[in-house]
Amino acid sequence: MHPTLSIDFGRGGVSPSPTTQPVHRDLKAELAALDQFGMVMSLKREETLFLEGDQAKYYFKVVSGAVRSCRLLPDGRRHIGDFYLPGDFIALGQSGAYLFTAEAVTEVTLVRYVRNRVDRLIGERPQLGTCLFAMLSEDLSSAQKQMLLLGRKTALEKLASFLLTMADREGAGDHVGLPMTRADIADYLGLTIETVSRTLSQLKTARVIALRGAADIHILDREHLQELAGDL
Amino acid sequence: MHPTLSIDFGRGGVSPSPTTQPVHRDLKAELAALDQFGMVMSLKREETLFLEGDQAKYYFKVVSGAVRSCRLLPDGRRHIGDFYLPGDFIALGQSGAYLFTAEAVTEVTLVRYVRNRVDRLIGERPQLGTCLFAMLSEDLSSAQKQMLLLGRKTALEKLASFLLTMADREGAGDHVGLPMTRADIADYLGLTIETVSRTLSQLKTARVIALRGAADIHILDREHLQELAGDL
DNA sequence: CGCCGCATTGAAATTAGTCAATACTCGTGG
DNA sequence: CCACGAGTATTGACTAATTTCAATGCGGCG
Repeated sequence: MHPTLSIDFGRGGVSPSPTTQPVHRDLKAELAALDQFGMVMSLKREETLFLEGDQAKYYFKVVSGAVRSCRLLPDGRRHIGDFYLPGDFIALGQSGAYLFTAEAVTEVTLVRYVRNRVDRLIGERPQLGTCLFAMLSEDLSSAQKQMLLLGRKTALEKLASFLLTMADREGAGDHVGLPMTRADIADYLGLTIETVSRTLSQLKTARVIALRGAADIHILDREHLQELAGDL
Repeated sequence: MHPTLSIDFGRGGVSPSPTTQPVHRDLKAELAALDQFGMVMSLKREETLFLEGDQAKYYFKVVSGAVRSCRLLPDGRRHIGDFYLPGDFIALGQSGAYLFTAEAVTEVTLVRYVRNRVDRLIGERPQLGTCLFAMLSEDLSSAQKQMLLLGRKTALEKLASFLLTMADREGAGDHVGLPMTRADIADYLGLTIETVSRTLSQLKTARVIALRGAADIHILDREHLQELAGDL
């Protein structure tokens, strides 16, 4: 049942993204200790990993593909809390019931860890606890950045920030290969599909980005994009 | 220097608020262990507790009064991440530099803990680490709720949610004594002062709430308010 | 009693949303 | 290999919610 292969951490081990999650580099060894409990699994596009309210038995780590977390309002309005890319952990710190639904954005491979076992392991290796604590802090930090974005930024600023963040997380320089649809982006940024589309067109017209197909974006003028994003 | 008085936890020991922070009840004993490091301090209205980017040497706990956390965009737009009321901890999980500025909303009394010492104590008492981890999880959970609010709720839904949350946190039944100004509320909910004011007037006209002075609100029809808030 | 700051209310402007039509893309099958 | 079709994305015209700008009102404190 346990995978014999060693799962690599830190977004594939290639091109570090120092600004976003330094934790992954520094505490790689601690996280590796988790591997003994990891079980590899995969999901097809749009499949559900878990539902809000489910008993939170597992943590997950994304190996390849992308996952989204979402919450719904009674009338169907949806909000996406985050996208999880290779190297990211899902559902850290959720004891009891999961706080959101997690779904596969693309075909995705994950490692699944039994929460109980991880918690027990922390007892033996306090460093691991520190590491998870640090990752949870990162999550909180990015949630705070996202609140600023949602509460106070314009559509243009939201898209500019989003593209820069995605480029950074993918670690592929000025190329952004968006795994998610416009609807996903809209629900992540608190906009509509149409506004996302219009705003991207606007950035294209201004020659700040180039679109080679809806999911294949190149940042042409990063400086300008950063200016538009608004936050230092 | 150390206070000999025992600082009480859990929002003054009176009227628990079971929905918001169950942690405070369950792990009171663990938190009490922190007291030996606590130093009492106080701030006057509008004074700064710490600035975004400052070296994060301390954690804080609010004893009385209220604190807000905020972030600014270069052009001055402000977002308030959270309000901290008696019993709440500030800056948990912020290692290195503080991620936001913290300011006194009212005259406020706090207990200040040196981070290093707390971290060392966690080494001896792993339960305390678990407790802080749980509190951090709570923070993340409420941040996620707030993102849904900011991204997908209307002004009316935002205010309804806000009033219910504040009533719950204050634990004073259907009375809400708002310590902050309309500007603070606006920056917390991603609205303008005017929209906050108009929306409260609207709730007053609909006899869902009563305003006895701008800061003194009574919930007259809680059920209706919950309906307006939108989330279960 | 009279400020001064904060809150409320009104009218106009603006951003983003809604509704609707058209265009693209990619995967499938002729 | 090309044509088709379904789902997705783009674009346009119009509408609605919230912001902005501008007065006016209220209340606590000196």
